[in-house]
Amino acid sequence: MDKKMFAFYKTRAVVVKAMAHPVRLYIVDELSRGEKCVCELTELIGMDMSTVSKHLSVLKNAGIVQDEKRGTKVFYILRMPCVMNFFDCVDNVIRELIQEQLEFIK
Amino acid sequence: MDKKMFAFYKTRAVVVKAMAHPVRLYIVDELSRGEKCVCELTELIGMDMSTVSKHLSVLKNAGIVQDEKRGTKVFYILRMPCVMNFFDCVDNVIRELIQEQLEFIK
DNA sequence: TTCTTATTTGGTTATATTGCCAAATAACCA
DNA sequence: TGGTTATTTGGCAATATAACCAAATAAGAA
Repeated sequence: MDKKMFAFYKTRAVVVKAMAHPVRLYIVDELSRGEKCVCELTELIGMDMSTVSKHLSVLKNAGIVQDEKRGTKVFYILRMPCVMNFFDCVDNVIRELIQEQLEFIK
Repeated sequence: MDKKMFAFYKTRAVVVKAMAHPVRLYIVDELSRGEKCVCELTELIGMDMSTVSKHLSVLKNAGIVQDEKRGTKVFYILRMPCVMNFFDCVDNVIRELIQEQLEFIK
């Protein structure tokens, strides 16, 4: 794998990594149902607002969400709804894993 | 977000995290073109075999690939080809990001 | 301007990840 | 059996991530 190729996969990894956290996956899921401000998400998640804000900036830097300031509030919007299709695949992976573990116990 | 919900997103995160690394993304891409043994992947990647082996075990534990021992070699097979569809989406995210950065420079 | 609300940023600590080396394991061959 | 090849495992050091708190910033209201 040469430098250029590694750089290419590294760029892809930035986007994938941005979603590789339970809180950020929850945020993406929540935003797929419509925009939400940081305060609403903080309430839903039940963590420090600074923590939620940092998770949002990871998603924003990866191009997955965008923000929009209105008054004192900042609303976040899912910019790339195509990521949602991926979750069906992820859930299939999980189902197969559980199936396999069941076979193993038998 | 209650305990159960967090556990659900944590499970999803295990699968996403398994792909959140340039080398593992490369492996998935490579395996989508057919099975390969650890030795072949090590040659292609140009890293220590133990490193490649560990990356493969992350993908295996997440249910994304499976392994098959034949003689002294271990072949890895992409078990969940649906993850490939996701890359089209990731590449779209990247394209939009670059577009945005271009606008910003202008 | 001062107060309040919403959000981000900086700093710190705890934990997780990554990559290498060396050693252990496993299967085949002579 | 002993040797060779392929792979995995354990351990270590370097780096990255995540969560909290406190402080800074930004916009609107009094």
